[in-house]
Parts: sequence; structure tokens; C-alpha cells
Amino acid sequence: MPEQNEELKRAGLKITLPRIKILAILQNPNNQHISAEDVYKLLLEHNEEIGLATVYRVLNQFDDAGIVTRHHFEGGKSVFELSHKKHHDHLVCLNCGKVIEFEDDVIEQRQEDVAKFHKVKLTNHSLYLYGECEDEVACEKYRKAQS
Amino acid sequence: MPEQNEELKRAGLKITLPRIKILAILQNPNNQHISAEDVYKLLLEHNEEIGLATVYRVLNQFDDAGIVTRHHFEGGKSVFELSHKKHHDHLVCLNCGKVIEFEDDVIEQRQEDVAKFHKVKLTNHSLYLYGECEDEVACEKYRKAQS
DNA sequence: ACAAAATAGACAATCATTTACAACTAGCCC
DNA sequence: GGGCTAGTTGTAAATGATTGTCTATTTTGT
Repeated sequence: MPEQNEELKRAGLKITLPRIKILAILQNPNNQHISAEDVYKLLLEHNEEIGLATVYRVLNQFDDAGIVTRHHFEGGKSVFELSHKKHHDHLVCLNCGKVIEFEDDVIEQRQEDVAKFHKVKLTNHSLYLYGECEDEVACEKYRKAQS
Repeated sequence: MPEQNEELKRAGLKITLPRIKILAILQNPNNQHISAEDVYKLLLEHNEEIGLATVYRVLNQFDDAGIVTRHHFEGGKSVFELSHKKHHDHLVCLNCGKVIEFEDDVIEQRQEDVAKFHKVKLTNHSLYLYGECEDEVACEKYRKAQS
């Protein structure tokens, strides 16, 4: 009765094999910021016969339940990330794909100020910084490790 | 020999009817932050027989040429905006769809600092704030005006 | 264990966007 | 001022990500 079951139960979701497996993948530190497609590929590698549609469904349910957060990085597809951590934003290297999480209270506060100034009640925001690793050697190395 | 022609020439693009018409639509103040689909619809209303594929192609060329900037707001589709103005970010009302442009030097500076701290050379960023108009009456009115 | 309700799987459908390709045209040369 | 050539268009089909449909299966409370 692993930890996943608790999490699913807390979210009011029935405990099923696909959900357990997918949650386990998301909980693997190697798989932060993973796309639905990549979750599916990992399942295949583990010889789990779970359909792609189910992966999407489950990820959406996890999103609704607050278990994961969905991000729209540049490049079209959504990526998902476990959301038990505190709020943060992302800095992405366009060369190697590395994702760095950061949080900045000053930015957060200014966002609130901007919204208030324009008489809008802020519900959420997305901030992505894109750039290139200054350490090109490490960057190249990281890129190779991804594929 | 309207102003559009100059802009196209400057961008090194041949002056064709689709490009002139599409540029004119983008230059209309009512059409800031417009999607390819909506550009297409406006063309139809003006009885211009221009294919959707051409709209996408032209918008991409304009993006490459720096004439427009592409944004990925929540909800999947891209929106385009004339890019002759200075840099700014966006505040979007999720109820009425209104887009407010803002810029905040403090946020800009902090972004630079964050990137530098993580040894990344910043090339661009996207910041979208989402919320709800506090003035619900105006919000509702705006929403109706959209459809 | 059993029935009710939720869920999975397979696959078709959709949505935004791109591509292929044959027909057309702008811009330049003489 | 016509003609050439590369760039551009329209149509329709292709693509990639994601969602919906429908039937069979599984979970869970009793």
C-alpha cells in the first residue's frame, strides 16, 4: 500500500493501476516537468499497457485535483509537474532544455500591485524566462543526457 | 501606395494582396491580440478570398520579420500583436477576455537578476497575469461586445 | 462476493497549425 | 511593356496534441 494510494485517496480518486503508475512516474525526481507523451513512453518502457488517452485523462484529473500543475512552455505541448511544492516560476535553457525553478518575492509582489492598479483580481499567472546556459560545456552535456 | 506597402518592403517581403490586407487588419486598433482564426474571419467579412493557410503563413512571416509578436495565452491558440511598440507584458481577464498591457521595470530587472544568478543568458520571457475584472458590470459589457 | 458507479482501453474525432503541390504573380531584366 | 524566375497562393491533405465515444472492465461500499 504505497504512498501513491494515500495521495489518490486524498484527492477523491479511485485507486487504479494507471493512476498509481503515472503518479509514481511523476514522483520520480528525474521526471519533473514531463509531457503526457513522455509519461506514456516511460509506461511503455516499464511494460505497462496503458493507453495514451488514459494518460491524458489521468493527468487532467491530477491537474483538477491539484496533484499536478500544468505548464505551457514554448513549443506547443503541455508539461506537468507535481505541485506539492510552493509556488515558483521557471527559467528554461533553450539549448539543453534544462528547467530551473525559482521564486522571487519582489516579482510576486509587483504582479499583485499591477493587477490591483488595473482593478483586476489576480487568480494566477505564468512567468517563463528563456535563455541559454552560460556554461556551454555543461549545457551540451545536459542536452546529450536528455535524448 | 498605403503605409502597409512601406512596412512590407522594409521587411523584404513582396507586396501582395493577402499581406496588405492582413497587415491592415493587424493595424486596426480593434484587433490587437488577434488569433489567426479571427484574422481569417475578418477577411471573410471583408469579402477577401484568402485561405486560412495563407493567413498562418503570412503571420509566421510577419513574426519572423519582427512585424508582429506571437503570444501563447491560456487556451491553446496563438494570438498575434503588432510589435512596433516597446516591450510589455499582459494582464488578461478570464471572464471578459480583455487584455491589458503593462510594463514594470522592477519586474524586468528582477528577471535579469534571476537569470544572471543561475548563469543563464536571457533571450526572452513571457509573463501573463490572469484574473477577473473587479468591475463586474464593465466586464460583462466587454464580454458581450466581443461575441 | 455483488451490484452500482467509476474507469480503462481502443480508436475515431477534433482543433490548431503545417505541408505538398500545382497554379499564379510580383519584381526585375532587357 | 513582355517575359522570366523565384516567391506566393489556394486547396486539400497531413500533422501533432489532445479529447470524446463507446463498450468492457474494475473499484468499492454493502
